[in-house]
Amino acid sequence: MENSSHTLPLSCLSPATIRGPLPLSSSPQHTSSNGRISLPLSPISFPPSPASFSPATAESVHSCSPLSHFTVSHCLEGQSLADQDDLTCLNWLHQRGDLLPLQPLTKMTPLPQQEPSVASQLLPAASSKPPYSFSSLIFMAIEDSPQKRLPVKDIYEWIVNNFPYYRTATGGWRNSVRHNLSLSKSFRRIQRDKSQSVGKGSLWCVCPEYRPALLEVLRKTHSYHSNNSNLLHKPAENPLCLLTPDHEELVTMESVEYQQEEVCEDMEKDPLSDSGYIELHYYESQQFQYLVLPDDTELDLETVEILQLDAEAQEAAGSLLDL
DNA sequence: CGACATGTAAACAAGT
DNA sequence: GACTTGTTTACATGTC
Repeated sequence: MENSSHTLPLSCLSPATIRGPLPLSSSPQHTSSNGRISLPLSPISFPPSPASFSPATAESVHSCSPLSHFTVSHCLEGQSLADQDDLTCLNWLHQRGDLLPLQPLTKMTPLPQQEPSVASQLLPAASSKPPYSFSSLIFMAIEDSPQKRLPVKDIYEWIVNNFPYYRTATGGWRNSVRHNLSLSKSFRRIQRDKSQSVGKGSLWCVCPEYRPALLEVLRKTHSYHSNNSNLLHKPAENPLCLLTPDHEELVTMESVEYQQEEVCEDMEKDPLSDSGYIELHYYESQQFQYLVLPDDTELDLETVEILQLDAEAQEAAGSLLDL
């Protein structure tokens, strides 16, 4: 088969953008002959499976609210490019699994589909308390909603669905969520549309002016736990780490023969290219995964850093796994 | 050491 | 009346 299944186009919208050199660290970096920049990126955490895709999710991405949104349209074996465009788009929560404590995964490991409840039963490790503050959890929940607003009940539900710890935690955390919503300036209460109102209570949204701060907290938490967690154990030592609460978003990546110029030939076909989206690609070469972005890429710092953190953490995990 | 952020518990009111 | 939602207060803990 062609290697399109390993050339995963990403789309990235970043109204708040930076120009110029990307803040790449010591990771191997390539600049191809066509002027595109590439940085190492492990595919471990994405793309998500079609099952995790919903039109509402795509809508949320295409009607992006301010700040960095990171969307992923993934190529799957046997799918046409047109299919890809209609496939999974996740916003910057692209890697919700990555917002969870990073879990090491063996490269190219097929991941079984399991109901979250089953996964949580199998995963005492995943049931440890998440490192994220309630503000971050609420932020993620709201950001992951199609309308960028949620009732308290749905915030609970999102947290429970994404963080198994809270499935079994006592009810006090709900109080904390409500306490946080009320107390934090980051969140704003919106009256429901009475005509369409189903259920009680208000909707909650993120105040745009506090989004950067919330994102920064999230990034720092993510960074800290990427670098300091005990997650870099071999799977053999910790088989449970093969699954994450969002493991269904993970895909198998087989090794491929890299053909350098093939990776970007479809860039112009990106239907989003005229709407502020930047198409990214990554490819696999030797032991590295490379994210390929156009030379004139406008990419906000948070997104780049998150990508880098993922790459570095997963690279480290991968190197340990190779031992 | 103090300020601040965060987590938790509790009380209470209002709405469903 | 039971439950949920939202607000507020109080206190403990950890970080800067």
